[in-house]
Amino acid sequence: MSSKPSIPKGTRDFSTEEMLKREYIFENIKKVFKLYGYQPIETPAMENLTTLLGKYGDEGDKLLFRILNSGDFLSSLSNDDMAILEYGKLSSKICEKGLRYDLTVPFARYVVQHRDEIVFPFKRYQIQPVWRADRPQKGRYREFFQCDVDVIGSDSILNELELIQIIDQVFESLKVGAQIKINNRKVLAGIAEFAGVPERITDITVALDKFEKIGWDKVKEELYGKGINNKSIKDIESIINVIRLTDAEKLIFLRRILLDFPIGLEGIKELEELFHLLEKVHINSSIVFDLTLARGLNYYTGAIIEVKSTDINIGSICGGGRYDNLTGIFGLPGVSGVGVSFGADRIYDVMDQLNLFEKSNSSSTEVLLLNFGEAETEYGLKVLRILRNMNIRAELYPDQISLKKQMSYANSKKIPFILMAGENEINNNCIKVKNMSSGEQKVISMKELKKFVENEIRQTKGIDSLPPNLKIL
RNA sequence: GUGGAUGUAGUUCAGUCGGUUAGAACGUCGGAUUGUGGUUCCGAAAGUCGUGGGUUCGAGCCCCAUCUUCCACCCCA
Repeated sequence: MSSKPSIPKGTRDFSTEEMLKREYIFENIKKVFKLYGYQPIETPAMENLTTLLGKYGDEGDKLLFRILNSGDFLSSLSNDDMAILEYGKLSSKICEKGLRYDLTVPFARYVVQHRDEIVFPFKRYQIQPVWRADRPQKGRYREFFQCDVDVIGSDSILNELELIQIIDQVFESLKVGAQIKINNRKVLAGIAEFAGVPERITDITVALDKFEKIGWDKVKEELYGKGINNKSIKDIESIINVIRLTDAEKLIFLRRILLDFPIGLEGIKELEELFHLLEKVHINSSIVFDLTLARGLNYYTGAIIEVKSTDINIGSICGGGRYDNLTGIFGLPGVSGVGVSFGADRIYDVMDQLNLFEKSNSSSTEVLLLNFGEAETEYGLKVLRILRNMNIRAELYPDQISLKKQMSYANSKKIPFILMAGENEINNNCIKVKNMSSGEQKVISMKELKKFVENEIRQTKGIDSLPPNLKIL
């Protein structure tokens, strides 16, 4: 007896219903990306490990899936190498490749590699799976899809504005309530300088990031535990107290506090400009300037953005920021980029829990033609062609079995209409139609079929699904 | 990576103190109805109790290991 087949921890199969819902999400996101002039690219699932290592911090390096070299991966090892018991060192000897951890770093690599073909500013979107060797939890998978949208080769804050508009429009089109949090790494750097410990910015931001969750006292403990002195902690506290103020007041306050710290001031300037621009456009989502927003990825240098669902607590559903020197690591300095990444799997979970999918699963068959046997099939195929030419999703039941079973197939697939063409109908050049939700059925002539489609089937479809270039025979 | 919970028909769950043949609902399949689904009625199939060891006369239940899922850290979409 063989054991049941299974898939690796943290990975999932997607059923047909799930895929329809997932595609709905991807389609909506893509539509918005294109609307703002972004174009798609794809990169390989695996990258050279040298491309990936060191880009996500120590923690990130641990979470990289490494791919064992093909063939006899031990043959190139010396006896000294064999004695290495530290996994990091050994794995770098026997693994040259790894699965990508996100889409931003491969994108930076892509930009550097194809710099001569690219027109800057380069606006690209990319929707592909990424892998992390994390311990799975709810809303946390080892394989999941990111939908990245980035613009590289432009310093303008207009790009930040555009990304926020995109975020807003994506979540509006999906009917997901979203709160957009904004901060700026330069402001955080300014705060670290103000506290007299500029080199501790990472520790400070990581601790501050937990402020909302664990409160100031615990954050203080963590800072203290990291070896940050009391005076610095006091300084940080004096700034963090501004969270009670409005966004505008926060900026005024910080501008005064950070007066002697050029980096911080620059961050304030960028935020002011962004908020000024945001006033000129219409945004549905709530936007907050959140001083405690840090984001772990250490390549961010300017704006940082994170989006949370206002209804379901599942961590961030979208996040990103500006990175000034990501391509520099690959040999192309001085190119700034900014982008965000939508977490399709978490957005799915949110929408699923809120039952936001009902309206969207209209992608399955709309008309089932019942199978009456070989003699009737020829007639049936003609009917199908007419329907499909009218852009109606139609199928013929492939086997000649009892009508009862064919209809219950339609029922379980939620097919709204059934057509029957048996001997009687064929002899009179007509067809019987049945509405599966009302149970109502009638015989119509073939000529009336077109009208039936227009009047009844179309009505059950949303306006959106009407094809732009409807071709009617 | 650290700590904790969980696993019983396809699904959601019962299963007493360790004691004979592990149950229910829903779903699935067949029939009532050979040109009519969704409702109704009748019937059936379905499980190596996650997996592998151990304790015991006897294990779904106790012990160990392992895997899965979930939760809290860490970190993150």
